[in-house]
Amino acid sequence: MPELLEVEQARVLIAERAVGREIAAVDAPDRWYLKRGLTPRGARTALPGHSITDARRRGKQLFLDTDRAGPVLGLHLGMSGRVVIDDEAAGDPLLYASNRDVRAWHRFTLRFADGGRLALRDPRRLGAVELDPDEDRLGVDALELTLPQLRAIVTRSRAPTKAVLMNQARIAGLGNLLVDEALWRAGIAPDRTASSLDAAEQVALHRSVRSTLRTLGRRGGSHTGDLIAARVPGGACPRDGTPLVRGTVAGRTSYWCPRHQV
DNA sequence: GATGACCTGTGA
DNA sequence: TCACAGGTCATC
Repeated sequence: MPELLEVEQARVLIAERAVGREIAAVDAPDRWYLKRGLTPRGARTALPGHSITDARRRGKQLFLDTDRAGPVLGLHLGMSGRVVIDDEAAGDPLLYASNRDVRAWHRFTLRFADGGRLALRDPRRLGAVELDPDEDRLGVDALELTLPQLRAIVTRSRAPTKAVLMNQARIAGLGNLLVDEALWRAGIAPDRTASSLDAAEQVALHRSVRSTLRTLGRRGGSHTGDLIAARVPGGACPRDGTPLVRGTVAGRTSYWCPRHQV
């Protein structure tokens, strides 16, 4: 699923509905889903008895703080993950992923002392759960990205601009759809070498990242961009009607306008 | 850095 | 049956 906007929706849901509740038990039926040495037994040992005190996010990574010196619970939604609290999901509908609620897709569940629960539902199992994640492996959150930061990042990379924007160690939170939308808004082709952007293009890109996050956030998610409807083979640029180009950049399917994105 | 691997569901 | 999917990681 989920790029920054959907993860933020999940964070808000957790903040509103799970913070302050005490964890009574943990269901971790999928050992493969637990990362960095975490085991089902380890999760059952570390979490029950603690209450959730805060829900934080950096890029696409969620951090749930717990009280009384409990661990930080790291949740990642992968490609198809959703946070479900008391059977209510955040961030729907999800494109390219099933929105059905199948109990077998609940890869990790916190059962609260009050009888409710928080589950991570993930058909494709590409998400992850870990304890005390390293928060510094991620770069600046895309919502906080300043122009000087963006300038420094693009200047020293000869990778395609799209690859730089998607590199979570540099800028955290942007995924395939948001990046295509931001590049389209900025008039920059995804395969442009990042270091080749001039000062005006750097400004345009910074603005477009901000406007993309703000606008699509208001509309309800990464799938609400102007480019999304045209994101099909044979689609036309919503701005000038030019047939879009479809290609692979930075290993991901990309769409862009060959006329106004240069 | 580009590529393939990871895993599973959906729709043509 | 095949191609494809809003992510990340190891490997060449």
